[in-house]
Amino acid sequence: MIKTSDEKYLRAIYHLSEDKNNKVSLSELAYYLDLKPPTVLERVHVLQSEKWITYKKTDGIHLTKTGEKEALNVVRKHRIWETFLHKICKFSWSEVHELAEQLQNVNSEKLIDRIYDLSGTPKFDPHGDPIPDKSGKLPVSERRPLLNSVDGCKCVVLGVNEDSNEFLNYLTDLKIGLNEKLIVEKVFVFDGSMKIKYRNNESVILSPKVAEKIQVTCIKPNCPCKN
Amino acid sequence: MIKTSDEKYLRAIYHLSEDKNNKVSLSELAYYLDLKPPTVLERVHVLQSEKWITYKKTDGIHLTKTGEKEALNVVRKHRIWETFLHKICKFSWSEVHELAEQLQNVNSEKLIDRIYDLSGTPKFDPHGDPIPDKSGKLPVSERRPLLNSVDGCKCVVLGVNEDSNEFLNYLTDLKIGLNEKLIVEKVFVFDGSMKIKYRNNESVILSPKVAEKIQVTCIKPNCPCKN
DNA sequence: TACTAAAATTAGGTATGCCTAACAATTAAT
DNA sequence: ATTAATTGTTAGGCATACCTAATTTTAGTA
Repeated sequence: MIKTSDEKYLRAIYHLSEDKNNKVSLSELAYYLDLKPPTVLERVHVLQSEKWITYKKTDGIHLTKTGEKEALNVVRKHRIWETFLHKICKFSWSEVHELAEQLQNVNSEKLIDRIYDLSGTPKFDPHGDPIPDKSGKLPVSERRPLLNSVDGCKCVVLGVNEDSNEFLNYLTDLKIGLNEKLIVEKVFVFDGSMKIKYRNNESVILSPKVAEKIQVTCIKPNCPCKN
Repeated sequence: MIKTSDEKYLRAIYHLSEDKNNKVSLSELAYYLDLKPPTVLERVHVLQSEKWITYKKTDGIHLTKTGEKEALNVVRKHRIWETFLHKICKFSWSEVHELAEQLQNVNSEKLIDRIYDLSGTPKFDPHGDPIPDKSGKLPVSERRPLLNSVDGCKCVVLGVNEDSNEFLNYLTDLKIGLNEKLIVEKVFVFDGSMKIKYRNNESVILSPKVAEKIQVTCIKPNCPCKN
């Protein structure tokens, strides 16, 4: 059985190796976890001795098969809590993450199952990220960055690529949330910023930096947007 | 602000001083928390220095005003989680306690509020114990031990006086649960045991020891049962 | 290649939360 | 009132999860 205190390590390693396919360094991990390298090194040795990860200075940190499965299970718990908090408890998008962090430590598969059912057995969490099933399989979606839209595209927000409070609060202010329908009125070619229409004909101009981080999927079939 | 790790102490002290009105000894507390006296002594010193409790060898442990308020808040959190787990997540009566123990550590008043609303703003938890309001006030109920019933009394189960798994499982086996309606067919005077009719005319004989620990309230007005 | 910057490691330290064993004080029982 | 049992206290230790400072290793660059 895995220790609660190991779970955040596995989740962190999972996320880091997802992004930068595979090579996770000690200091990266330390930075991500907001801990100092010696602390992390110590734990990494333990995790290695427990066969959750492999680690060689030159090669970085990798999840083993077992480790990845365990990590996916933690990810599952985390995302189910996030979904529950957002959909059922009506927490805003930006409040959800920190709370889920705490709740994910609660140790009861049965509870997760119930919470999952209560939330309507979703395939994606409120950020639009896929929820692994119990065996660790991830559902696939058609998500792509809003940035890749063409003029006139009608799409729906599936999630975001960044978790910082600054970003999430910005979206909350604009009232761009999960499942929000957006119409791309115009893409300005010179810098890629775009005018978006949404809600009751409100509109806003989003910078390419923002548009890159909003994940959407087209509503109309055969929409010509790039993936 | 109180530390999570202190909360279980305050809740324990609250429960112990509730039962035995007031004098809580070190070893009692240690036993209750399943810790050794030196461990508890250490923490008691800290809690005292933080003004949550007073402690003198001769006088035992007492909650201060602030301590009691904090304890009631922990009790509130705990009972709200228990209610949620039972009513909404369909956990059995006996599973609820341990999980609530873990969940009560999650630090978000807002979450408690939401969970409370989801559970239907109950005044009593699934054991029938009162849920303090935010200011620490306890609702009152007419609960009394089943043992005090007279022949023919029709009553409803509000809760129990004991938390041991043995006891809770026993009740679960009998299918005597919260809100179960019971008819007291006959009280046997020689030892106080009683024949109970419930559900679809099932009946069972309960020992006085058990009947003492089941908390009920009469359904018919002006029922002559003792309180 | 030699040098420097970055990353990893080692050594040693702190706080927390628990423990056992030994001793002291209090309470209860003969 | 003395003894025995219970309760409380002290001292010292262990594991965990962090830290800083100093050193070594690796990797990138002039």
